[in-house]
Amino acid sequence: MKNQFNITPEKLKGPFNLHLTICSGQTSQPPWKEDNGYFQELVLVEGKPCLVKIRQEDVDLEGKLNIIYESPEEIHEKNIEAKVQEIFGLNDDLNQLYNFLNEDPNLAPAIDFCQGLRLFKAHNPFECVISSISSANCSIIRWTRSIQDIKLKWGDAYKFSSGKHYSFPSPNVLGAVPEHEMEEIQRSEDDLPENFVFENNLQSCGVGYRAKYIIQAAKMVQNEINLDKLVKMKYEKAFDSILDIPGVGPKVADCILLYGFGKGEAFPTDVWINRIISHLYFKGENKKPSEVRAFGRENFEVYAGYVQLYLFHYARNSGLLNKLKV
DNA sequence: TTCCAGGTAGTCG
DNA sequence: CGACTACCTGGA
Repeated sequence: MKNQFNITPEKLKGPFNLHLTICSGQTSQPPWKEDNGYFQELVLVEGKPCLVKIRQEDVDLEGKLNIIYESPEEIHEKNIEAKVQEIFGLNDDLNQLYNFLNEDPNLAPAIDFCQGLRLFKAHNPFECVISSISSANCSIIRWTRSIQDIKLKWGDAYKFSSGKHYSFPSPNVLGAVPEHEMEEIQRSEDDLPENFVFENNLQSCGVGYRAKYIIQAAKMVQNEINLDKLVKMKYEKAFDSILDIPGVGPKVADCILLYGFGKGEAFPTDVWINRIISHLYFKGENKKPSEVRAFGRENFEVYAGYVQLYLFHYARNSGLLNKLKV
């Protein structure tokens, strides 16, 4: 089946900038691939593979969204629309957010730099767990490449009119993958050609020492951690339980809760947010990440996730970030 | 070529 | 608990 629908701007509360939302480097998933004016990604809807292509007519935020979808199976269009709304934060009330930001002189300047920027939620919570672990102590460009690589090597391939697309592997598949080249060689048959290249192992995806965390995390999600239950848990309880996953500390946990489970009160505190908050609210006095996280949660409450997103984007584009480099 | 960024885990007091 | 360091890789 292949069809399309539109979402008009009147349906949204406040502005929306599709390009900005996808390309602002948020830590939930790699940006969707751009092709022919559309951003596209293979997404599961009703548990069925669905290629979703989305485009915003006119970049001035007034244009409607056009969504084309394609699937080998029958899917209710309503569910595809709901998925798109969820992924791009289209149900978030940005007018309300801007009212909140305007009350704080430190936050108000961010609005102009971030018009229409929304939280880019993960379409696959397990992928979000793994990409958040991969992102720790790592550049955006590197973990993004790693996630693409993992999909290519172990995801399921689906053919569409525009070509092949790969899903993110399930926890049981990823949990059974060789950690590094050594393990792959040990597991392989011994009648391989002399020059055989061993690259079906996690470390060959550029994840470095995080490979063992990723495999253990996959096994935990398969056996003892129920992601569906996490969504329904209160923020604090969910935070504590995912800290048990190897490779997940406070920052990664907050990324998972914010982007993977829609907990808007999470305040992921990386070095940049730490510096920005220290600069804006503590006269540059170097605060500890745990203090900054607590400060963000107390002061920004349900908007904490958005404040983090807006502050980082604002700092990067206003030149503040460069000033804060040591 | 070496140096460095970037969160977490592990160790030591 | 706090302070400190090793970890892997790619880019400067």
